[in-house]
Amino acid sequence: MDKQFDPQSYEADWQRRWAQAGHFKPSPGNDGEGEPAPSFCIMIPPPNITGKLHMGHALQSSLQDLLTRWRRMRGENSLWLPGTDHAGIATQMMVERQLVSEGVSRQELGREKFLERVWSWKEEYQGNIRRQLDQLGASCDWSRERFTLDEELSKAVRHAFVTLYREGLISRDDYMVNWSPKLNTAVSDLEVEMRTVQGKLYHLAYPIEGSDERVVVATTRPETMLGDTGIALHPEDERYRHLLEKHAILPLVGRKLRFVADEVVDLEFGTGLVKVTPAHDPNDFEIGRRHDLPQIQVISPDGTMSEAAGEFAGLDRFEARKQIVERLQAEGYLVKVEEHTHNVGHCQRSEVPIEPLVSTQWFCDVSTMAQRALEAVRDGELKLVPDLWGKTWEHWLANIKPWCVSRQLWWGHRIPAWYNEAGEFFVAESEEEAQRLAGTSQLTQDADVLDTWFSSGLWPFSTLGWPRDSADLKSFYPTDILITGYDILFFWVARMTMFGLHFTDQVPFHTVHLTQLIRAADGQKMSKTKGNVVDPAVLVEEYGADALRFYLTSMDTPGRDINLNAEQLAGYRAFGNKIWNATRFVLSKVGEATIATELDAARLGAPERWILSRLATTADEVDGHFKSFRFDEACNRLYHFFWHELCDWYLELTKPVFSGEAQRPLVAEVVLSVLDRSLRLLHPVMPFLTEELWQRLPGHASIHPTTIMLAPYPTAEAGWRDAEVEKRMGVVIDLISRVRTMRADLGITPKERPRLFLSVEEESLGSWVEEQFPLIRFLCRLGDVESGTAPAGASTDLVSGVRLGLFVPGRDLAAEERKRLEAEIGKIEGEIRGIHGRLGNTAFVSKAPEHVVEGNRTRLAELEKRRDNILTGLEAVAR
RNA sequence: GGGAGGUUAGCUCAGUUGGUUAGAGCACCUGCUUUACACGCAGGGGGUCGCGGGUUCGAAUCCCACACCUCCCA
Repeated sequence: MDKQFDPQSYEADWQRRWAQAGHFKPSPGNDGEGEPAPSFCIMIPPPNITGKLHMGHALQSSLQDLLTRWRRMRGENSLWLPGTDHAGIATQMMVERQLVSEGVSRQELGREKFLERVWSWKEEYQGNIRRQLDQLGASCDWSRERFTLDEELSKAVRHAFVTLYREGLISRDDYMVNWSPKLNTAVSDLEVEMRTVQGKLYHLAYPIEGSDERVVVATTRPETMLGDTGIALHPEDERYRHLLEKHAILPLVGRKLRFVADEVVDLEFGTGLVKVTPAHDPNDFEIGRRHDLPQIQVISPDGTMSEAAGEFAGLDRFEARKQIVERLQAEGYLVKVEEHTHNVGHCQRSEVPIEPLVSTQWFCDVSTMAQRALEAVRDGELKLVPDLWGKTWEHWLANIKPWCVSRQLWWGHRIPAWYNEAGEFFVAESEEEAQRLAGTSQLTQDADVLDTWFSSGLWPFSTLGWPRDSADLKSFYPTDILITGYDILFFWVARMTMFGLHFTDQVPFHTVHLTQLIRAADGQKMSKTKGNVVDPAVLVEEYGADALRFYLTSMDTPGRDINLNAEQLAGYRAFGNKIWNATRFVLSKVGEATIATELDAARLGAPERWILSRLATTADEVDGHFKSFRFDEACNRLYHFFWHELCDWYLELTKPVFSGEAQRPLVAEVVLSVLDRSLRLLHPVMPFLTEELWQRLPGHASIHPTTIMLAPYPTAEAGWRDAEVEKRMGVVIDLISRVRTMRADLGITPKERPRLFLSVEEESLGSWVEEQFPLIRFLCRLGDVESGTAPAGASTDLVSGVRLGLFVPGRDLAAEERKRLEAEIGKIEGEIRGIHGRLGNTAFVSKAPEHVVEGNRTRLAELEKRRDNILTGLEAVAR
């Protein structure tokens, strides 16, 4: 074995071999004996087909793989189903951009040709996601890979749409939608991003018909005034009540405007009067509906002024604003202009300001489903982890509005509605069915497609064959756990939950683990425009997939975004190297020994019993952390166990045995067995390295014939936990540490071999410590360890009830250490005063729990003893 | 305007129901060719737990107010 590990030399190789051996596929469910294994299923949050995995995906994939591998090793029939999303707007934009560079528009190309282009684009990029997941070691079952536009999934989409339509939950309506003039499509509320904009508030004067009076209204969008059809006031506003009888005259246009009283008007804002443009503002739309005001659309879907804008027709909406303001000013209607900071909805994808427009769209009434989704979380049927997301969930679902599901795009699931020549429509799962319903074959399908999230909402069951009653659906649905970023809680998680409950009557998963965002090192959000995006593939090349996985997993703490930190990442690569070298050491020492499938702790020496006890404890704790989604804690535990318990202590404790300086039974078997189980414990986090090393352990085939992937996940073995041996080894460890500190403080070089004198008050412990003398001698690099009191000149201390004296002939160590010991006494006395204070306080003694008071007493006794011991030593020096 | 989260060592972060001396990794300092590993070993220094109140025998932890940062919703 090489002195340093090289992840690149084996990672890709293992991924290929595992896949070829079919280890990623769930088994049919049982091995012919007994009950079929319970099944476990995770659906991948499908990435955009033409996209690349980002750091967030790397984190989520690491966790999904961790859980899948863990459950698989526990013997469960585990499926992690991979796939991709057609991502309507994003993909269409990409292809359109490419067309632009060729000087063609999508309209020029035509729908059919354009879609061919998108499909070939898809074919080209198709493999990216898989390659990246492979690189990370993802154990997805690629034989079940799905794409949202697959025929089977498209059928599911049509079925869902038609079902909802027939239930009266989907309808075609004229309604105000968020329109993106850049993309030329409606977008949902969620796709609108509010941005704070430094704008202006224009105060406009509207004359009152048949009087000299003028009223002043304020607007941030003067260009919409051309479409005003009313003026609203608050019903209780005494200032304007008299106007309700009258009409205002719209400047520049001359239209008569009705005054209406409506409660939504804010008495405090501006003049308390609001111009009403029902065709261009969501609030005005509602006011207009309530008071039956006409809608006049003065801005076209492409963002230019419409014919209704008269002389301004054809101008861009922002140019029109300029000219209209100029005209208003020239004609004396502009009262004042104020600087005004306000929030403007922007199209998330194209970043242009949203234009609220009234248009004919398909809407889905989700109110009932939302209520069910809300209750599912309330009564724990669906668990959000961390649970702080419950409130956000509640708030959003309680205030949900109809979902606009149609998009004026070409790439996506075409809406399954067909129109006859009279313009009547027929919703059906196929054109044939529509023809039957319509009684004619002269039908045209709706030109629009569905919102991408409509198909994503069906993902947990459409991928398993729904609406067919498939075997996979029976085995794996509802799925177990969903792992995704909190940023798509509403876009996706809520919609899957709503659809899952509606169509399958079950939550699509019982737990959702929401991961935090991964940011750049300086805490900035990663974005292409900032150019600070880190590609996981680059990190894999530099640090190895296992180190990246371990790092990301250990950073998955609740409620905090992750700032990418390369130094920590390097630390986990070092951990990989540590594991590699520990294995190298073990393999070089164990001779003919093999992994023991069973070990009787009673027959073993203290260090062996100790490490087995620590291993059992670790297995137990890791299990607990995995179950509670504290993957960070699991990682910390594994890291600490392997490095600081196994390597720093146990492996060192085997050295005197391997070099013949000490004798204990079965050390080689134990060290191999501990390493075997450690690698298995680590496997879900570091699959490649653990497999690579485990394969080299003699006797591994007795655990599993082919792969660590399918070897049982270690659990705390009965009889290995041993509190007494942990306590006693703890004394030895404290002792060794203390002696090492003394050596360092006194500047005793590693070559020097001082003598150590130990005396233990407690008799049973005394003989036990005595048995460990060879170990103490070895690990402290001592000349000799003896029972008894050290000669004068020794540096002394008291550790865990053991009096120790370090002695070098000819040196007065006690004197040399005087200063440090005096400082030590100062510290000890400070603490003693603190405890005295507590114990002297009757309130503390009477109110604090017994074990806390007792703890203080024990601690006090220890400290006083230690202090007295040091004082005695100092006095000896003084004499 | 409403809501959520954050603020702990130089950096990145843990800290479970309030309880002895607040932890880890990295960085830093000292020593080390101790034959698995310098991606290492041994030892060490370093924190008024954002600020101010309160509850309590006892607060990083619970309550109130404030400050700053991030995000979500309107």
